[in-house]
Amino acid sequence: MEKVNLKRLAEELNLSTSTVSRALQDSYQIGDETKSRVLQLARKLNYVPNPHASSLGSRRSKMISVVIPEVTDSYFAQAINGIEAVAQERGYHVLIYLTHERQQQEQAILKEFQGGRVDGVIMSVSAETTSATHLQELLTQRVPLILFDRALEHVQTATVLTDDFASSAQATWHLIKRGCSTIIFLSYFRNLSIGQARLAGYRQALQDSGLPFQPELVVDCTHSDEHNFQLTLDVLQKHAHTDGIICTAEGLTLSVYQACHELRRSIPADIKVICFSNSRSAAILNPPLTTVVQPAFETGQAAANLLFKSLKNKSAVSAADSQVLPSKLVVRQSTGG
Amino acid sequence: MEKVNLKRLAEELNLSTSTVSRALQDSYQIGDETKSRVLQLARKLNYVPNPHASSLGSRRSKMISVVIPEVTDSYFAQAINGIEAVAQERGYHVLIYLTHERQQQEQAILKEFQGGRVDGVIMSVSAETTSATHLQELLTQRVPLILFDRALEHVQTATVLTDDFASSAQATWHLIKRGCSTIIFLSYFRNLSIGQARLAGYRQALQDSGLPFQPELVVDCTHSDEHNFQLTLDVLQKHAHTDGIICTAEGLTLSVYQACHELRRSIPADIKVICFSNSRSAAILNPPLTTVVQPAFETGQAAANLLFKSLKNKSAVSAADSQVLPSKLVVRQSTGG
DNA sequence: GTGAAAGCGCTAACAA
DNA sequence: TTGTTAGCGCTTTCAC
Repeated sequence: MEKVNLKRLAEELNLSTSTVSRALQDSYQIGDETKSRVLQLARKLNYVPNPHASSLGSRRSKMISVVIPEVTDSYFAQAINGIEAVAQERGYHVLIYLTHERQQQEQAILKEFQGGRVDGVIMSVSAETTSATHLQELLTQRVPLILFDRALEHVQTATVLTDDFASSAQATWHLIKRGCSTIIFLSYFRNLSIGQARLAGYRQALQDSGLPFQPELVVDCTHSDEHNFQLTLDVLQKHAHTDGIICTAEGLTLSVYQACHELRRSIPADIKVICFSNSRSAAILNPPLTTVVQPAFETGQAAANLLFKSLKNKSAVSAADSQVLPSKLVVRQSTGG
Repeated sequence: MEKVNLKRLAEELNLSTSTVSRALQDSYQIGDETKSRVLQLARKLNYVPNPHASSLGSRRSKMISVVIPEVTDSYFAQAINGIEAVAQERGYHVLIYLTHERQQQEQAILKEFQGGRVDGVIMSVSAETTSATHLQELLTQRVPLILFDRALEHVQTATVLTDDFASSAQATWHLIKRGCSTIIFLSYFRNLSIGQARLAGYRQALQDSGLPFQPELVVDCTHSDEHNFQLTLDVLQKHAHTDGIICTAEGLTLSVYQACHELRRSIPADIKVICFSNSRSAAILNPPLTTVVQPAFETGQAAANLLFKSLKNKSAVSAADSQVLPSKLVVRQSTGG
């Protein structure tokens, strides 16, 4: 069984390869009859085009990449779904890269994209990332880049974020209204603007309600569960009056619940807890967890749409196209119901 | 700034493109001095190879694909981590495709791989899949394929599974020993061997313990939460004596907990619940959930290793290389602690 | 140890 | 509407 490629199709049909190529792309230049002859034979011979040749020839890979810190996180998994839905519709393929929250990985990954591997990149920056030069370089090479959820300042491109400041303030207010006055803030990525925005929202709410801001209550967590658990234990022990916790990353939930449990601090009687989390199981935790739910799927969709818009127009993505989608607070018993 | 490619490097170094190409591949044929000159210039000019040209020329894409039903599931997310870890190490790139449990999608996706897009495929079959012809076709085209977790019978390739029969039997026994005698079995993919194995394990345990097998207690769930919730409610209401539930998919946990809650059936006092789940939050559910935890990361690793072994040897993957990794039962309070 | 040259399979001007 | 003809950038046999 000889391999079937464009040439083979062209020969069997007594057409040129370019005609066949165009017919398969449904080009307006080709007559209907020819098109259907081509399509028919292609189907009959089970022709599948070689994407590498196509990418090389056209300088468009029909692939986009998604660069994220991790995939075992409801938010990112849901965002992938949103991106994939759009990509699928447009006939694009999705390469996924995990940085595991490491800047170095991120740099290495982006570097590769300079070779034309993908037509565009959708990315959420690692918690560790401080420099933006690898992003800048990509943009210099005219590779469209959309940032979502975790952006980096001073990068001239579009972002799709959620209203971090407002939702963090809202979360804080929620605790305050429930009677909390000593609120621990578990921070996850303080170097990123998202981390700063959430912290700022927290501070603003404290200030607006006349509560003091106590820096010792802000804890920088890491990517290690073990470590975060310990950190949480420590801060809870040091501040016996703690009556509220805001946890800015889904992955910290387990540590927080376990730390409270270990210290026999009852949620919500002793301590009220609220987490930024997209996990569906929040509703059945013990106690059910009050969450700030981010629009993950929609953010993925929006990011992908922005990217495809740029690909279509062959124009650089503009920071002016950036979007902010609202998160929502879902109140459950961990804050008193 | 002119674009930098092999030719450009070759010109600047007064070498042929083939020499440069080999030098960059660290070929043994090239002298050390030449190599270092090439590498140095490549670095200086920030050379990034074009992967499409490379794939086309070498007929190896250095990409593998992972085809899974969904990504918002701890098991699959963790499996991706395992695969990615191995791929990364070997310098391979990972394309992710989601079937959303639809056979038709799965077929369309696999079809594309016949064009040489990827060097190999790692896949977990959709719940809906009944036919294996799309897999067979891929194998016919000599594209290595490894199946994990959810395999299809009669496909001549390697699989990496867990001991579904045994772990399901163990789970059932666990409930029986805790005093359950009317145990609902929430099935998720009865057409797949994994579903059959789990069901068989359940039946075996019932039989060994002298309990009757009641077909009405086996419920075929779907991919709709709403629907599954309703199904669970229904079966619980119809069988008021129910005192145990085995839930064979992580995604069903929420429905089960909510259904029990809605019907005021206390877990574990009235009903004991056990789920196949890799979710980390099992430990902090209300009540903490007894789980059958599958070796997700390890399965991903093993599948990837098998694939790379086959790629290295340019040999077809043999069903004889299949592996079975053990799951483990983690007992928590949902079954009485 | 290095080079010449022929592809890989498809796309896209430019012609006709 | 269709064909001709150059590539796209890299790999790889075969020669030297």
